[in-house]
Parts: sequence; C-alpha cells; structure tokens
Amino acid sequence: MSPGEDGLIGIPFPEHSNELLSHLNDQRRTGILCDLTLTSRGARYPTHRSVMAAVSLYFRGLFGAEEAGGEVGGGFSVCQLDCVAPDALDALLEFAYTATLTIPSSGMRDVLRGAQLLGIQCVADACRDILGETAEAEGEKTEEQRIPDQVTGTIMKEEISIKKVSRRKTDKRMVKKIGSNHINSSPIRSLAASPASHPSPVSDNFRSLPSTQPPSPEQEELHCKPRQNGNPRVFGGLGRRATANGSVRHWHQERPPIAHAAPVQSLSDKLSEDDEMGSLGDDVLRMETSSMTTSLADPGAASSPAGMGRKRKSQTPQQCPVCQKIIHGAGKLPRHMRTHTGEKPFQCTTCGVRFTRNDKLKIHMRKHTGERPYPCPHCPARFLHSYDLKNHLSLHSGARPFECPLCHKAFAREDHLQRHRKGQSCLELRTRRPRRGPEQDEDGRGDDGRREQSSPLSLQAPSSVFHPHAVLEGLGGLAGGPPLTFANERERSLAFQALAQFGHQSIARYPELFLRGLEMHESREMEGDDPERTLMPALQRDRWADEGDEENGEEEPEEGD
DNA sequence: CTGGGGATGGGGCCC
DNA sequence: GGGGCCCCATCCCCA
Repeated sequence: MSPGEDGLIGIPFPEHSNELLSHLNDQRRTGILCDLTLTSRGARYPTHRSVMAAVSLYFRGLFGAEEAGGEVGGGFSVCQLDCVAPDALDALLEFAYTATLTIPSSGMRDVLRGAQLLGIQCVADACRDILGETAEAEGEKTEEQRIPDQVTGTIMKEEISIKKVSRRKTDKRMVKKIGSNHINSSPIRSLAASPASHPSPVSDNFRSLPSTQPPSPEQEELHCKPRQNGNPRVFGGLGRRATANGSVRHWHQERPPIAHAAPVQSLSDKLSEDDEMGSLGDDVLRMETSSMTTSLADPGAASSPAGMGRKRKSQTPQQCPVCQKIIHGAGKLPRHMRTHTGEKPFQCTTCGVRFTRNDKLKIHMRKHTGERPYPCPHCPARFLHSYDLKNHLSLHSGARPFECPLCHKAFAREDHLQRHRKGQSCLELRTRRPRRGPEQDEDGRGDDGRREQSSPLSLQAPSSVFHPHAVLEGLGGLAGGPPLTFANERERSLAFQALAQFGHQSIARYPELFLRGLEMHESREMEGDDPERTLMPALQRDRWADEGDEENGEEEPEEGD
C-alpha cells in the first residue's frame, strides 16, 4: 500500500491472545514478574495482579480500590485464600492463564466455590451447569452472589467462614493481606450485579452459561470442605497441567479410538498423574465446549455478560468466537477451535506426528499399517483416501472435465485447474489470445465465478446454450461444412461421449479432428485391439489441443474481438 | 508448469 | 447435543 493511501488496515493475529496467555503462564510458572502470591492452606501460587484483576471480579475490585486509595500496587503482595481449596485455586489459576479449566469432577464443587468467591463468573456458571445447579437455586445462592463483596470485607469474611466453612476452623482464618490495605467497601457489588462489566480477556472467550435450571439440593453442599486429595502445590510446582510451551490444551475433547493411536502427553500424563482425572468425562468436555460456544440462536450470548446468558437452545450452527465463522454441525466447534489454538491432541505413537483430529490420525495410521482400503478396479494401485481413488480413476477414464475458460486447457482435477488459473501462464494466454466464444465471455462469467468455470463441461454451459443434440447436429455447419451425420447409433453415441468429455466448444472448433478421432477409435475397435482404449480420449484431447493451438494462431485475428 | 499424492478443514449423516 | 465417520474442496509439496 502506498504511504499516501489512507484507510486503516486491520491485520488480525488470531494466535496473539493464545500466545500472550502462554507467555504469561510461563512467567507465572517461573515466577517472573509475579507481583502477587496467592496462598491456600500453605500452598503458594505466584501470579500477576493484572491477570487476576482481569479474570476475577474480586481482585478487580480489590486492586481498583487500591488504586483509588492511592496505593497503586507496586510491591509484592500476598493474598491468603484459605477458603479456596488448593486444588481449586490451582485450577482457577490454570484457567486464568490458559483459558482452560482442568479439574477432576470430584473437585467441581471446590472450584465452583472458589470461582464464586473470587468472582470468576464464567467458571462458576460452567461448574453450576455441570452440577445441574442454578445461580438462583437456593437462598444460599443469593448469599453467594454477594460473595465478592463479602470477601473484600472482614465482616463478610467472617460470615463466609461461619456460614459456609463451618467445618473448617482454618477457613475462618481466611485473611486477605494485600500489603497493609484493608478494604471495607469495594465496587465489586456493582460489578457482580452487572455482569456486563466482565471484560476479562480470558473470560470473554467463554460464553456465559445458563442459570435457569431448577434449584438443586446439591447446593446444600456448597461449603468450603477440605479436599480429599488436597495436594497443595508449592512454588514452582504450578502449571503441571500446562503443556511444555504453555499452550492451551483441550485435552479432553476427543480421544483416539484406535489402540495404537494414543492421546498426546497432556492427556495421558493427566490420567497418570491424577487418578481423579480418570473420572472426568463428558461433563468437563461439555463445560468447555459450551463455554467456548456462541450460539447463533442466541447471538447476544457472545457479548452477553458472564453468568447472565440464557440457556442455549441449540449448538448448531455455532459461531467461532475467534474468527466469527459459522460452524455447522453439532459438536464441530471444538474441532474448529483447534485450528486457532494450533492444538493437535492426537499423536501418532509410531512417528510422533500430531493431528488436530482423530479421524485424520486414523487415516494417517494407514501409512504405518499399510492399509490402503481404496483399490483401483483397473490397476493394482491402492489409495489411502477415497478421493485419491476418485482422482486416480480419472486417469483411467481420461476424463478432463475441468477446462480453463481462458485457454481451454482441460484438467482432470478441479484444483489443478484452479492452480492453473492462478498461474501466470493462463493469464498470458488470455492476453495473447482471447478467443472466447460469445457464450462464455460475456454472460455470467465474473471474476468470482470460479465454481461455474471449473464445473465439468457437461454441466458448465447453461441449458439454453448447450444442447448436445443441437451441437452435434451443427458441428459440421460450424466448421463451414454440412451438418454432421452419423452412420449409426454407435457412432452417434461415441460422438455424445466425446462431447461430454471435451465440450462442444472444442468439438465445434475442430470438427475435423473430432471426426478423425471417431474414425481412429472405430478402426481400432474393429481391429479388436485397443490397448489405449481407456486412454484414448485423453490422447485425442491432447491431439486436439496441439492441433488446436496451431489453428488458434490462425483464428486469433478473427476471434480476437 | 503439470501430474499426482497427501494434508487440512468443513459439512453431512448417523449413532 | 456430542462425537465418529465419511466425503468433499482446497491447499501444499514433490517429481
């Protein structure tokens, strides 16, 4: 673009958000630039104030109040959150830095409670959705909706400890220590009451989940109970669920169905490291899938605040939150999302190659097993893909149904025609010899009409233009001679066959060659020896093309306009 | 530049 | 509704 040209260009970098999160996660795991440490029952979790403020209403209000009080947090702070189970806190941090919530189903309630306490609404909604609960399920629910306020105040902290953590004296000690600051009021209430103000860059990708389900008695269990497998993670031990490069892992989405195609490390390691992960099932999957989903049926859901989205009626079609593309088909959005994350959960155990989809891995495995399930009926060739066989069969048939509308070169494959048309050669030919028949040049052939142009010739011309019988009957006349006549139905049939393969334009331009080809074909069949029978159409086509090129030079002056 | 094989992503169908 | 499986279109790579 020229410097003087005005107008803004928006260049999207879809991977930026993931990379940013990945780098932040790396910093968190290594303790770099961490200015906040969260503690829970002895476990310490270094983190970043900005990230926590972005993802948590609680911290947003907390740090916002600090700034309002002139204490723009510059120092290293420690926040003790004993009311959040260490595993749950770990999972929530993992979510904050990877946009993926990875938790054992047995720890769902802990995570729910932690998310509620910290005001991570989308996680709370997701957990609630999985647990079949609603935000308005019970009176306790109303209580929990005030939790962000509660956490910020000493009085509220005591209330939480007494009401919800009655079994844990340690939880009563829940003390927040951010420097020396104690906050008795915060804007969190308004934030929580107005989920529209949930601009977390992380949670923005997570669609709010419905909260319209009937009350559930399970809400009674919403208290801060100790985790059975409480496994406090110490400094440096965080991020165990993150991949080596910190990339987002949707490890649970699909699992290779074949024995020798194992999931990648992220899943297998999880399963081995944490037995509870084995109990993880579709619930978690559903949680993430739905959280990443924007339903077209509810277009406002994408921008709707976390926790306030209505129950999604249908997940098909769905809109990708990254590229806004509409994805059709139930359950296809997670598959599509991996094209943005670059995630390749399916790894070949033989060669290590990874794939985004298990069906692609399955096909890949055929290379190792030697399985080629698509044999050619005409030759010993076998193929991995059905469409490879289809392409191959065109070699036997000699069919070249895709003709370049500019230079009239025919191709057996549509993509080859497309490549040809994008290439320079075709453009040169166009400028050199714009020998268009009137029916092709002017009507309906725009620059974008690739599909029409690349359609097989038998389908290319509209019926108003292409009448096989009329074309055949008029071939001779087009060549300047009398209309073609056919000695018998067989010859006529051959003519139709050739017409279908080569197109009436080519035949009409070179009727002599067409007739010669018919004669050659007929004579060979009469001899009963036609080794090139199947290839003959292609050979003829080449002959016509060669001779046609010669004739084109002569025709050019009169066809040029 | 072209032919051919393979990889990738989306959609349809079905369970 | 989610996921497996398949087909298709398209792109990439190599000879």
